[in-house]
This record gives sequence, C-alpha cells and structure tokens, in this order.
Amino acid sequence: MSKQGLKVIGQTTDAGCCPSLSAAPLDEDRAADLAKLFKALGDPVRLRLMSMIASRGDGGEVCVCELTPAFDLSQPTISHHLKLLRQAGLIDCERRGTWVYYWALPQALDRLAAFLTSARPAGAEA
Amino acid sequence: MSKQGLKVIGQTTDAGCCPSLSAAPLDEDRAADLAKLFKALGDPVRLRLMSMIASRGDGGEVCVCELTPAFDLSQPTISHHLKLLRQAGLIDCERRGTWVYYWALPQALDRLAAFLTSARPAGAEA
DNA sequence: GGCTTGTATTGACGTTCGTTGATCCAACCT
DNA sequence: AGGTTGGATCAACGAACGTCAATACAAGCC
Repeated sequence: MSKQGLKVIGQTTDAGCCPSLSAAPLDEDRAADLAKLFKALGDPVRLRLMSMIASRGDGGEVCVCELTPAFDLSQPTISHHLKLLRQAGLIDCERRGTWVYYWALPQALDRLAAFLTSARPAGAEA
Repeated sequence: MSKQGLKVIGQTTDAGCCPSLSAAPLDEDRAADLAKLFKALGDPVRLRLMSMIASRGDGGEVCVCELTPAFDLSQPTISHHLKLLRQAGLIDCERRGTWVYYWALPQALDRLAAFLTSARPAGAEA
C-alpha cells in the first residue's frame, strides 16, 4: 500500500454488459484475515503437519519428536513450519519437560469451513 | 527435490516419549494436491475474486469487467490472479463476444471443505 | 480497411517464501 | 559442574510470488 493512486472506482462502469454489480460478498478485511489461514495451509508440509496434529481428537496433542522424523526435511524447517501454523492461529503448543507438544485450535478450521460453505452457490441443491 | 539424501526415517525413534506413532493421516500426494488449492486461496485478492465469482449461484457467471474495477490493482494483475485460480481448478471461463465470463467449479471447494471437516477432531461434539 | 475497447501475455522489478547449517536455549542426567 | 538431547532461533541462499508498464490479441464498430 504505497505507490498508486486509488480513486477510479466510483463509476458505474456499465458500458453494456454490467447490470450494476452488487457489492463484493467478502470485504477486504475479512478477505485478508481468511487469506492468512488459507496461506498457512497452502504448503504441503504444513498441511501434513496440520493433518497429523488435528487428527488427534479434541484434547489430543502431538510431540514434535513424532512430527519431525515423518518428513525428509531438516529439524529447523519443521520448527519453522510449526511456527507459521501457530502464528496463523491454527495450532498452539506447550513445553512439558524436555518435549514440546502441539495441539489444534478447531475454531480456525471452523472459520475456513464456514467460509467455504457460505461461498458455495445456493443452486447446487436448490 | 534435489539435494538431500533421504534414508533416515526407518527408525522407531521411541526414545521415551513416542508410543510408536501411527501413519500420517494425509499422504504426500494428497497433501500436495490439496495444498495447491489452499495456496490459490491464500491471497486476499484471489480470495475476494473467488468469493465474488462463487456467490453467483450455480450456473452464475461474472464478467471480468465487473471484477477488475472492484480492486485498486492494474488490469494485468487481476487477469493474472484469475489465471491462477483457473489453473488451480477453482474456476473456469469462456469468452463470449468481447467479454470473458468466469464461473466457479464447486467440486474444488467441496474437496477443501471435506478435508477441513475430516481433519477436525472427533471430540468436539462427542 | 482502421479505430476503439476488453482481456491476456510478456518482461522486469522488489518482496516474500522454503530450506539449510550453525548456533543457542531449556531440561534432563550423571 | 559438565555432558547430552529436544527444540527454537539466526543468517543466508535460491526460488517463487505479486505487481506493474508495455505490448499483443480478440472482437466489435466506423
């Protein structure tokens, strides 16, 4: 957000094809918010990590020592991806003794699922 | 996929915390496939575009001339994002006369929603 | 034909991302 | 205290991404 003037949106732009479109169904703020969640899951490694963590029931936890050897990646890389998932609000962690345990935050997944179903057209079953 | 030997995963690694983890609930291939979809939606502009397109009922279409002026971005940028959404299999388009119309492919959204609900822990409501 | 409008493509730029080796910190164990 | 192990952080690299101006293509209109 820096180098472009923005003031050209006020027109109707109905040159012949557009019967005056309604407002966008997803405002910029919500889009930016949801996009962060989608982006966090937009990497195969993070998606597998999320799947491994979330598939452990509600109060289920996964030790990092179980996650790291499941990938052909270095330990810092896995740690980095876990950090991104945590910053996105998809998981949280706690250190217990020597090991660190991660668990899923289901409300983040719920927000994504809610958007996907709401974005679905209503004509599919009506 | 190029510069690392991978042959160190065969161990049990149960040093004291891991009661022999089960297999990952999402294999690499499916993870890579789904990650492409998530990644395509991991940009606020593309997410808004997808929302604007998908909110048009089942057979609904949106003209590009309606999408472009809704953003403070250049026309090539919008065209580029639409191309990425199309390559991800989320939308498709057709040229009709002078204008190009886009519509959503609901099955892609369904796959994402199915994954999100399947990845959700079963203890939330049981 | 030429002109105009809508859309896609190209080439380039700065930024962000994914990965790694090296290093650091925390906790356990003698 | 020293040594070892699990995990996070740092610094750096190449690759991919988002954006734009310029250009090319497609279709209608004069």
